[in-house]
Amino acid sequence: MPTPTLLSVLTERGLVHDATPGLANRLAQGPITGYAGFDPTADSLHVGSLVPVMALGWLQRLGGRPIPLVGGGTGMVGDPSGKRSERPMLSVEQIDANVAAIRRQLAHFISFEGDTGALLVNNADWLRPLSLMEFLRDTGKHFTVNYMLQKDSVKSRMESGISFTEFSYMLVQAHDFHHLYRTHRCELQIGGSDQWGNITAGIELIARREQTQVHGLVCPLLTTAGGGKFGKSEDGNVWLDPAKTSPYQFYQFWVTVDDADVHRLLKLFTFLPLQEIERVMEEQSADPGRRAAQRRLALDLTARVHGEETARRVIEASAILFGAGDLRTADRDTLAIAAREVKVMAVDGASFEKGLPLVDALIATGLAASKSDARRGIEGSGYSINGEKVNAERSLGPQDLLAGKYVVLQKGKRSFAFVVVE
RNA sequence: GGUGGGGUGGCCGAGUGGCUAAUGGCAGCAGACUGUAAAUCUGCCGGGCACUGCCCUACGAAGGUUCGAAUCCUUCCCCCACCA
Repeated sequence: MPTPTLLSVLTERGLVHDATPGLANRLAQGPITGYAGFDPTADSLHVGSLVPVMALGWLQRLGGRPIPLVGGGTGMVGDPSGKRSERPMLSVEQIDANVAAIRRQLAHFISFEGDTGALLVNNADWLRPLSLMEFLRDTGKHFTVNYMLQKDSVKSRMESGISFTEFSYMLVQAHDFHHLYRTHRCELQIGGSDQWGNITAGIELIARREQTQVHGLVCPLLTTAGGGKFGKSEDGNVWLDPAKTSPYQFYQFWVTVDDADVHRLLKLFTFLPLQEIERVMEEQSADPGRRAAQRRLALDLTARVHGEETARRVIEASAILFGAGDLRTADRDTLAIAAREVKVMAVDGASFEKGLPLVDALIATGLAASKSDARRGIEGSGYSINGEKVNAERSLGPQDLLAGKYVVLQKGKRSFAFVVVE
């Protein structure tokens, strides 16, 4: 049995949507250096951008060198593949700060140490000084417009119109690949399946300029079993940055994934051996209600991104909030643990005595967007106080306190917030 | 450049003078069922408030006609189809 190659591992994991034919042979020769691009317009990765990160992670685990590339240069251009929203132009300082933040997050998935340590590059470093004439001569010359028009990303826009800038995007990306080939002997580009056209353009460029065959691999675009977008929660993207998505919310995102998705997600987003995943799935099908698979997935990712300690904390808080026990009988310490992980509104004892309108508390804790929203929610019996449904508007007072200090507010089944009297 | 068609709420898509904050579907939120699942059924779903009601904003943009306009007129912008 030959050692597993990157391609076979990624295929088993469901991380391969397509790959260039020569890749398998090349991988049989030994480990490879590969890159994948990330958007530096935010100071954090989100779970949607994790797919190529996982692919780079496997590449490194199998002996290769990963190169995460942030698109500080291309970010200003706008890729016509997929969405066509204009990208904001960021300052150099902003991009640098974002790159540093993203690097810290990547470090949880790939190592920056050692012989095959990851190398973080920013294409702004070589794209910004690049002159137009140089670009046209070295890159533009190798492509015919006919070739470019064949690409789906362009073809699909021929009717509705495409700017020259976006039309040129694939050449810029090809230029990146070539640059990384020259400077780091990078022979593989990994991306989302919408990147196929751009990746093959780069392969084409390198073939012409270097007479060398390099390779491409694209991952599937993630959707939920229901066909929805993956990685979005109620409040938008699920970020890795704890300031944007709290570790508790992050954990909850994974623990609530559909049964239909969880097997696929375990393979996609953990480095657990397949054997182990199968074992978890057996447990899951034996008693789906216990959500063993979701818990495993959530634990693995939360611990990886936020650390073991934090993971333990949010699991404990989740157990308190969603456990079988009645919150009303919980002791002060237990409530304090849960209160640390969810949105809290602090009030002083004196003003609480006078009564705190529920509606105001819901707004302050983010459980409602406005008074109207809060009232609509109350009418639809969407809120609970200390686990008991609220049927009409009212004020909170000392009689609502648990352990003399807390009021647990709840929207629906899974959104919690606390009022803490100090 | 010519002719014809079109731009409606997060998306799709009805509506051609008042009963229209605008049918319907999707997405979203909530309720029932359950397992913090799926499916199903039910309610909400432009926004705000002093909420049996009131006030803003809205049908590409700006003006106009009218007691009253998403609906009619004028100009402008954008898209699509066919022709050149």
